[in-house]
Amino acid sequence: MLSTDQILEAMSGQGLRITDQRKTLAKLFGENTGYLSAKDVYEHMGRKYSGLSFDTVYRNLRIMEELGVLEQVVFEEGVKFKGSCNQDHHHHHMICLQCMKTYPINFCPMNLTDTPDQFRVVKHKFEVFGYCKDCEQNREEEIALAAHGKEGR
Amino acid sequence: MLSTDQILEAMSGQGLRITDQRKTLAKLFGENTGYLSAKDVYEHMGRKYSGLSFDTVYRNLRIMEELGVLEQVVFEEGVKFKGSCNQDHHHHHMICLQCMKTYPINFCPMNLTDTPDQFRVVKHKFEVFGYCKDCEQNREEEIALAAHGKEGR
DNA sequence: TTTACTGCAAAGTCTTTGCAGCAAG
DNA sequence: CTTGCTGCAAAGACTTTGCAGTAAA
Repeated sequence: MLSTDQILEAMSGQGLRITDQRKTLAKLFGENTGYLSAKDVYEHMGRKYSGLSFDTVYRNLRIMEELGVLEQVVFEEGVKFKGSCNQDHHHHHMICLQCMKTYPINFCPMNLTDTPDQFRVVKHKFEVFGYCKDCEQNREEEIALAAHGKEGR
Repeated sequence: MLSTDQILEAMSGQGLRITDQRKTLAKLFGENTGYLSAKDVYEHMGRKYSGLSFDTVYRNLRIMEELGVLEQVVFEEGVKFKGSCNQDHHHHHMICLQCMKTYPINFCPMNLTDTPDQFRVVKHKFEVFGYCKDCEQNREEEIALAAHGKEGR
Protein backbone atom coordinates (compact mmCIF):
# COMPACT_ATOMS: atom_id res chain seq x y z
CA MET A 1 0.00 0.00 0.00
CA LEU A 2 1.16 3.50 -0.79
CA SER A 3 1.34 5.90 2.13
CA THR A 4 -0.35 9.28 2.19
CA ASP A 5 2.97 10.97 1.48
CA GLN A 6 3.87 8.60 -1.33
CA ILE A 7 0.56 9.41 -2.99
CA LEU A 8 1.13 13.15 -2.66
CA GLU A 9 4.71 12.88 -3.90
CA ALA A 10 3.60 10.93 -6.94
CA MET A 11 1.01 13.59 -7.68
CA SER A 12 3.24 16.63 -7.28
CA GLY A 13 5.95 14.76 -9.20
CA GLN A 14 3.59 14.76 -12.17
CA GLY A 15 3.06 18.50 -11.94
CA LEU A 16 -0.28 18.18 -10.24
CA ARG A 17 -1.12 20.77 -7.62
CA ILE A 18 -1.59 19.70 -4.05
CA THR A 19 -4.83 21.28 -2.96
CA ASP A 20 -6.44 20.82 0.40
CA GLN A 21 -8.97 18.51 -1.13
CA ARG A 22 -6.28 16.31 -2.65
CA LYS A 23 -4.48 16.14 0.67
CA THR A 24 -7.64 14.79 2.24
CA LEU A 25 -8.03 12.30 -0.61
CA ALA A 26 -4.44 11.12 -0.24
CA LYS A 27 -4.93 10.70 3.49
CA LEU A 28 -8.18 8.81 2.98
CA PHE A 29 -6.58 6.29 0.65
CA GLY A 30 -3.23 6.26 2.38
CA GLU A 31 -4.70 5.22 5.71
CA ASN A 32 -7.46 2.93 4.53
CA THR A 33 -7.15 -0.48 2.89
CA GLY A 34 -10.80 -0.68 1.89
CA TYR A 35 -12.59 -0.08 -1.40
CA LEU A 36 -14.59 3.14 -1.57
CA SER A 37 -17.19 4.24 -4.08
CA ALA A 38 -17.26 7.77 -5.48
CA LYS A 39 -20.21 8.38 -3.21
CA ASP A 40 -18.34 7.10 -0.15
CA VAL A 41 -15.49 9.46 -0.94
CA TYR A 42 -17.86 12.34 -1.55
CA GLU A 43 -19.51 11.76 1.80
CA HIS A 44 -16.21 11.50 3.61
CA MET A 45 -15.00 14.72 2.01
CA GLY A 46 -18.32 16.46 2.40
CA ARG A 47 -17.82 16.64 6.15
CA LYS A 48 -14.80 18.85 5.68
CA TYR A 49 -15.72 20.80 2.55
CA SER A 50 -19.24 22.14 2.60
CA GLY A 51 -19.38 23.38 -0.98
CA LEU A 52 -17.88 20.20 -2.40
CA SER A 53 -19.06 19.13 -5.83
CA PHE A 54 -19.44 15.59 -7.05
CA ASP A 55 -17.68 16.24 -10.32
CA THR A 56 -14.47 17.33 -8.64
CA VAL A 57 -14.42 14.12 -6.64
CA TYR A 58 -14.91 12.14 -9.84
CA ARG A 59 -12.24 14.17 -11.59
CA ASN A 60 -9.70 13.61 -8.83
CA LEU A 61 -10.47 9.90 -8.55
CA ARG A 62 -9.97 9.53 -12.28
CA ILE A 63 -6.75 11.54 -12.29
CA MET A 64 -5.35 9.52 -9.41
CA GLU A 65 -6.33 6.29 -11.04
CA GLU A 66 -4.67 7.28 -14.32
CA LEU A 67 -1.59 8.31 -12.40
CA GLY A 68 -1.55 4.87 -10.84
CA VAL A 69 -1.89 5.82 -7.19
CA LEU A 70 -5.42 4.42 -7.05
CA GLU A 71 -6.79 1.10 -8.23
CA GLN A 72 -10.25 0.93 -9.70
CA VAL A 73 -12.29 -2.25 -9.45
CA VAL A 74 -15.77 -2.96 -10.75
CA PHE A 75 -18.02 -4.79 -8.31
CA GLU A 76 -21.66 -5.75 -8.72
CA GLU A 77 -22.58 -2.67 -6.71
CA GLY A 78 -20.52 -0.45 -8.97
CA VAL A 79 -17.04 1.01 -9.38
CA LYS A 80 -14.86 1.34 -6.30
CA PHE A 81 -11.39 2.69 -5.56
CA LYS A 82 -8.56 1.92 -3.20
CA GLY A 83 -4.92 2.94 -2.86
CA SER A 84 -2.63 0.97 -5.17
CA CYS A 85 -0.77 -1.99 -3.79
CA ASN A 86 2.96 -1.85 -4.20
CA GLN A 87 3.53 -3.94 -7.28
CA ASP A 88 6.57 -5.64 -5.71
CA HIS A 89 4.97 -9.03 -5.43
CA HIS A 90 1.97 -10.40 -7.25
CA HIS A 91 -0.86 -11.24 -4.87
CA HIS A 92 -4.63 -11.48 -4.58
CA HIS A 93 -7.17 -10.23 -2.06
CA MET A 94 -9.72 -11.29 0.46
CA ILE A 95 -12.36 -8.59 0.57
CA CYS A 96 -14.77 -7.98 3.43
CA LEU A 97 -18.29 -7.57 2.10
CA GLN A 98 -19.18 -5.36 5.03
CA CYS A 99 -16.34 -2.85 5.40
CA MET A 100 -14.71 -3.55 2.00
CA LYS A 101 -11.28 -3.76 3.61
CA THR A 102 -8.78 -5.99 1.84
CA TYR A 103 -6.38 -8.62 3.12
CA PRO A 104 -3.61 -10.05 0.94
CA ILE A 105 -3.51 -13.65 -0.27
CA ASN A 106 0.03 -14.63 -1.15
CA PHE A 107 -1.09 -17.58 -3.21
CA CYS A 108 -1.69 -17.40 -6.93
CA PRO A 109 -3.76 -20.19 -8.46
CA MET A 110 -2.54 -19.36 -11.95
CA ASN A 111 0.57 -21.53 -11.67
CA LEU A 112 -1.57 -24.52 -10.85
CA THR A 113 -4.21 -23.92 -13.46
CA ASP A 114 -4.12 -26.15 -16.46
CA THR A 115 -4.52 -23.85 -19.45
CA PRO A 116 -4.60 -25.51 -22.84
CA ASP A 117 -2.16 -24.32 -25.50
CA GLN A 118 -5.30 -23.42 -27.41
CA PHE A 119 -5.85 -20.48 -25.10
CA ARG A 120 -3.38 -17.62 -24.73
CA VAL A 121 -3.71 -16.31 -21.17
CA VAL A 122 -3.45 -12.56 -20.74
CA LYS A 123 -4.68 -11.88 -17.23
CA HIS A 124 -6.57 -13.42 -14.36
CA LYS A 125 -8.68 -12.46 -11.40
CA PHE A 126 -8.90 -14.26 -8.09
CA GLU A 127 -10.90 -12.69 -5.29
CA VAL A 128 -12.23 -14.13 -2.06
CA PHE A 129 -15.22 -12.44 -0.44
CA GLY A 130 -16.45 -12.82 3.12
CA TYR A 131 -16.50 -11.12 6.48
CA CYS A 132 -13.48 -10.02 8.44
CA LYS A 133 -13.08 -10.59 12.15
CA ASP A 134 -14.43 -7.20 13.22
CA CYS A 135 -17.45 -7.21 10.94
CA GLU A 136 -18.27 -10.82 11.80
CA GLN A 137 -18.30 -9.86 15.44
CA ASN A 138 -20.62 -6.92 14.81
CA ARG A 139 -22.89 -9.15 12.78
CA GLU A 140 -23.16 -11.69 15.57
CA GLU A 141 -23.98 -8.96 18.05
CA GLU A 142 -26.70 -7.64 15.76
CA ILE A 143 -28.19 -11.10 15.34
CA ALA A 144 -28.12 -11.59 19.10
CA LEU A 145 -29.81 -8.23 19.59
CA ALA A 146 -32.47 -9.02 17.00
CA ALA A 147 -33.21 -12.38 18.66
CA HIS A 148 -33.45 -10.65 21.99
CA GLY A 149 -35.76 -8.05 20.54
CA LYS A 150 -38.11 -10.77 19.25
CA GLU A 151 -38.30 -12.42 22.63
CA GLY A 152 -39.44 -9.15 24.09
CA ARG A 153 -42.53 -8.96 21.87
CA MET B 1 -25.13 -24.88 -20.31
CA LEU B 2 -28.89 -24.80 -20.63
CA SER B 3 -30.31 -25.57 -24.06
CA THR B 4 -32.75 -23.33 -25.88
CA ASP B 5 -35.61 -25.63 -24.93
CA GLN B 6 -34.56 -25.87 -21.31
CA ILE B 7 -34.58 -22.10 -21.11
CA LEU B 8 -38.05 -21.89 -22.63
CA GLU B 9 -39.39 -24.65 -20.41
CA ALA B 10 -38.07 -22.91 -17.31
CA MET B 11 -39.76 -19.70 -18.42
CA SER B 12 -43.16 -21.16 -19.26
CA GLY B 13 -42.95 -23.26 -16.10
CA GLN B 14 -42.91 -20.01 -14.17
CA GLY B 15 -46.03 -18.78 -15.91
CA LEU B 16 -44.12 -16.52 -18.26
CA ARG B 17 -45.47 -16.23 -21.78
CA ILE B 18 -43.38 -17.43 -24.65
CA THR B 19 -43.38 -14.60 -27.12
CA ASP B 20 -41.51 -14.57 -30.38
CA GLN B 21 -38.98 -12.25 -28.91
CA ARG B 22 -38.33 -14.55 -25.97
CA LYS B 23 -37.90 -17.50 -28.32
CA THR B 24 -35.17 -15.59 -30.09
CA LEU B 25 -33.57 -14.68 -26.78
CA ALA B 26 -33.65 -18.30 -25.62
CA LYS B 27 -32.09 -19.41 -28.87
CA LEU B 28 -29.40 -16.75 -28.66
CA PHE B 29 -28.33 -17.82 -25.18
CA GLY B 30 -28.98 -21.51 -25.74
CA GLU B 31 -26.64 -21.71 -28.71
CA ASN B 32 -23.95 -19.32 -27.56
CA THR B 33 -21.43 -19.74 -24.75
CA GLY B 34 -20.28 -16.13 -24.85
CA TYR B 35 -21.09 -13.13 -22.71
CA LEU B 36 -23.31 -10.54 -24.36
CA SER B 37 -24.09 -6.98 -23.31
CA ALA B 38 -27.61 -5.59 -23.43
CA LYS B 39 -26.51 -3.69 -26.52
CA ASP B 40 -25.19 -6.86 -28.19
CA VAL B 41 -28.52 -8.55 -27.56
CA TYR B 42 -30.45 -5.55 -28.80
CA GLU B 43 -28.44 -5.50 -32.00
CA HIS B 44 -28.87 -9.23 -32.56
CA MET B 45 -32.61 -8.94 -32.01
CA GLY B 46 -32.92 -5.72 -33.96
CA ARG B 47 -32.25 -7.60 -37.17
CA LYS B 48 -35.41 -9.61 -36.73
CA TYR B 49 -37.70 -7.12 -34.97
CA SER B 50 -37.64 -3.70 -36.51
CA GLY B 51 -39.69 -1.92 -33.89
CA LEU B 52 -37.75 -3.41 -31.01
CA SER B 53 -37.31 -1.26 -27.94
CA PHE B 54 -34.32 -1.25 -25.65
CA ASP B 55 -36.40 -1.39 -22.50
CA THR B 56 -38.04 -4.68 -23.45
CA VAL B 57 -34.63 -6.21 -24.00
CA TYR B 58 -33.56 -5.00 -20.57
CA ARG B 59 -36.76 -6.23 -19.03
CA ASN B 60 -36.39 -9.69 -20.51
CA LEU B 61 -32.73 -9.97 -19.59
CA ARG B 62 -33.57 -9.02 -16.02
CA ILE B 63 -36.50 -11.45 -15.83
CA MET B 64 -34.40 -14.27 -17.22
CA GLU B 65 -31.59 -13.49 -14.84
CA GLU B 66 -33.95 -13.47 -11.85
CA LEU B 67 -35.43 -16.73 -13.04
CA GLY B 68 -31.93 -18.18 -13.09
CA VAL B 69 -31.67 -19.07 -16.77
CA LEU B 70 -29.16 -16.29 -17.38
CA GLU B 71 -26.03 -15.35 -15.48
CA GLN B 72 -25.08 -11.74 -15.14
CA VAL B 73 -21.45 -10.74 -14.73
CA VAL B 74 -19.97 -7.29 -14.30
CA PHE B 75 -16.87 -6.62 -16.39
CA GLU B 76 -14.86 -3.45 -16.70
CA GLU B 77 -16.75 -2.69 -19.89
CA GLY B 78 -20.08 -3.17 -18.18
CA VAL B 79 -22.71 -5.78 -17.40
CA LYS B 80 -22.90 -8.86 -19.60
CA PHE B 81 -25.13 -11.93 -19.77
CA LYS B 82 -24.77 -15.55 -20.74
CA GLY B 83 -26.84 -18.70 -20.36
CA SER B 84 -26.52 -20.29 -16.93
CA CYS B 85 -24.14 -23.16 -16.47
CA ASN B 86 -25.69 -26.30 -15.09
CA GLN B 87 -24.92 -26.05 -11.42
CA ASP B 88 -24.02 -29.76 -11.24
CA HIS B 89 -20.35 -29.21 -10.61
CA HIS B 90 -18.63 -26.11 -9.38
CA HIS B 91 -16.23 -24.71 -11.94
CA HIS B 92 -14.61 -21.53 -13.20
CA HIS B 93 -14.11 -19.99 -16.62
CA MET B 94 -11.56 -18.95 -19.14
CA ILE B 95 -13.00 -16.03 -21.05
CA CYS B 96 -11.91 -14.89 -24.49
CA LEU B 97 -11.41 -11.13 -24.51
CA GLN B 98 -12.25 -11.00 -28.20
CA CYS B 99 -15.38 -13.11 -28.66
CA MET B 100 -16.30 -13.37 -24.95
CA LYS B 101 -16.87 -17.09 -25.29
CA THR B 102 -16.23 -19.13 -22.15
CA TYR B 103 -14.36 -22.36 -21.54
CA PRO B 104 -14.66 -24.29 -18.29
CA ILE B 105 -11.83 -24.71 -15.79
CA ASN B 106 -12.45 -27.74 -13.61
CA PHE B 107 -10.02 -26.58 -10.98
CA CYS B 108 -11.02 -24.54 -7.97
CA PRO B 109 -8.25 -22.72 -6.12
CA MET B 110 -10.43 -22.22 -3.07
CA ASN B 111 -9.52 -25.58 -1.54
CA LEU B 112 -5.85 -24.69 -1.70
CA THR B 113 -6.22 -21.16 -0.43
CA ASP B 114 -5.11 -20.56 3.08
CA THR B 115 -7.90 -18.52 4.67
CA PRO B 116 -7.37 -17.50 8.28
CA ASP B 117 -10.04 -18.38 10.81
CA GLN B 118 -10.34 -14.61 11.24
CA PHE B 119 -12.10 -14.39 7.89
CA ARG B 120 -15.39 -16.11 7.14
CA VAL B 121 -15.41 -16.90 3.42
CA VAL B 122 -18.72 -16.46 1.63
CA LYS B 123 -17.88 -16.60 -2.05
CA HIS B 124 -15.00 -16.35 -4.47
CA LYS B 125 -14.24 -15.42 -8.03
CA PHE B 126 -11.62 -16.95 -10.27
CA GLU B 127 -11.51 -15.92 -13.91
CA VAL B 128 -8.85 -16.34 -16.56
CA PHE B 129 -8.85 -13.95 -19.50
CA GLY B 130 -7.08 -14.35 -22.81
CA TYR B 131 -7.62 -15.25 -26.43
CA CYS B 132 -9.12 -18.48 -27.69
CA LYS B 133 -7.72 -20.44 -30.60
CA ASP B 134 -9.97 -18.90 -33.25
CA CYS B 135 -9.55 -15.31 -32.12
CA GLU B 136 -5.79 -15.74 -31.71
CA GLN B 137 -5.60 -16.96 -35.30
CA ASN B 138 -7.59 -14.00 -36.55
CA ARG B 139 -5.36 -11.66 -34.58
CA GLU B 140 -2.23 -13.15 -36.12
CA GLU B 141 -3.68 -12.83 -39.57
CA GLU B 142 -4.52 -9.19 -38.93
CA ILE B 143 -1.02 -8.49 -37.67
CA ALA B 144 0.44 -10.19 -40.71
CA LEU B 145 -1.82 -8.17 -42.99
CA ALA B 146 -0.89 -4.94 -41.24
CA ALA B 147 2.81 -5.72 -41.59
CA HIS B 148 2.31 -6.53 -45.26
CA GLY B 149 0.45 -3.28 -45.72
CA LYS B 150 3.37 -1.33 -44.28
CA GLU B 151 5.84 -2.96 -46.64
CA GLY B 152 3.78 -1.76 -49.55
CA ARG B 153 4.14 1.92 -48.62
C1' DT C 1 1.83 35.81 -12.78
C1' DT C 2 0.67 31.65 -14.92
C1' DT C 3 -1.57 27.53 -15.23
C1' DA C 4 -4.17 24.16 -12.97
C1' DC C 5 -8.19 23.28 -9.89
C1' DT C 6 -12.87 23.96 -8.40
C1' DG C 7 -17.94 24.50 -8.47
C1' DC C 8 -21.77 25.14 -11.32
C1' DA C 9 -24.69 23.72 -14.83
C1' DA C 10 -25.56 20.89 -18.44
C1' DA C 11 -25.13 16.88 -21.11
C1' DG C 12 -24.18 11.88 -21.85
C1' DT C 13 -24.63 6.92 -20.96
C1' DC C 14 -26.88 3.12 -19.24
C1' DT C 15 -30.94 1.28 -17.03
C1' DT C 16 -35.58 1.35 -15.03
C1' DT C 17 -40.58 2.56 -14.69
C1' DG C 18 -45.60 4.03 -15.76
C1' DC C 19 -48.89 3.63 -19.12
C1' DA C 20 -52.02 2.07 -22.70
C1' DG C 21 -52.70 -1.01 -26.44
C1' DC C 22 -51.79 -5.80 -27.96
C1' DA C 23 -51.35 -10.76 -27.76
C1' DA C 24 -50.41 -15.43 -25.42
C1' DG C 25 -52.69 -18.99 -23.15
C1' DC D 1 -61.30 -13.18 -22.01
C1' DT D 2 -57.78 -12.38 -18.76
C1' DT D 3 -53.33 -11.34 -17.54
C1' DG D 4 -48.86 -10.50 -18.95
C1' DC D 5 -45.92 -8.46 -22.76
C1' DT D 6 -44.54 -4.70 -25.70
C1' DG D 7 -43.26 -0.03 -27.34
C1' DC D 8 -43.31 4.61 -26.16
C1' DA D 9 -41.98 8.25 -23.39
C1' DA D 10 -40.11 9.81 -19.40
C1' DA D 11 -37.38 9.55 -15.41
C1' DG D 12 -33.48 7.92 -12.59
C1' DA D 13 -28.67 6.79 -11.30
C1' DC D 14 -24.09 7.52 -12.27
C1' DT D 15 -20.40 9.88 -14.69
C1' DT D 16 -18.32 13.31 -17.77
C1' DT D 17 -17.55 17.96 -19.87
C1' DG D 18 -17.39 23.24 -20.87
C1' DC D 19 -16.91 27.38 -18.66
C1' DA D 20 -15.47 31.16 -15.68
C1' DG D 21 -13.71 32.39 -11.33
C1' DT D 22 -10.15 31.02 -7.78
C1' DA D 23 -5.94 29.47 -5.95
C1' DA D 24 -1.35 26.83 -6.05
C1' DA D 25 3.39 27.28 -7.30
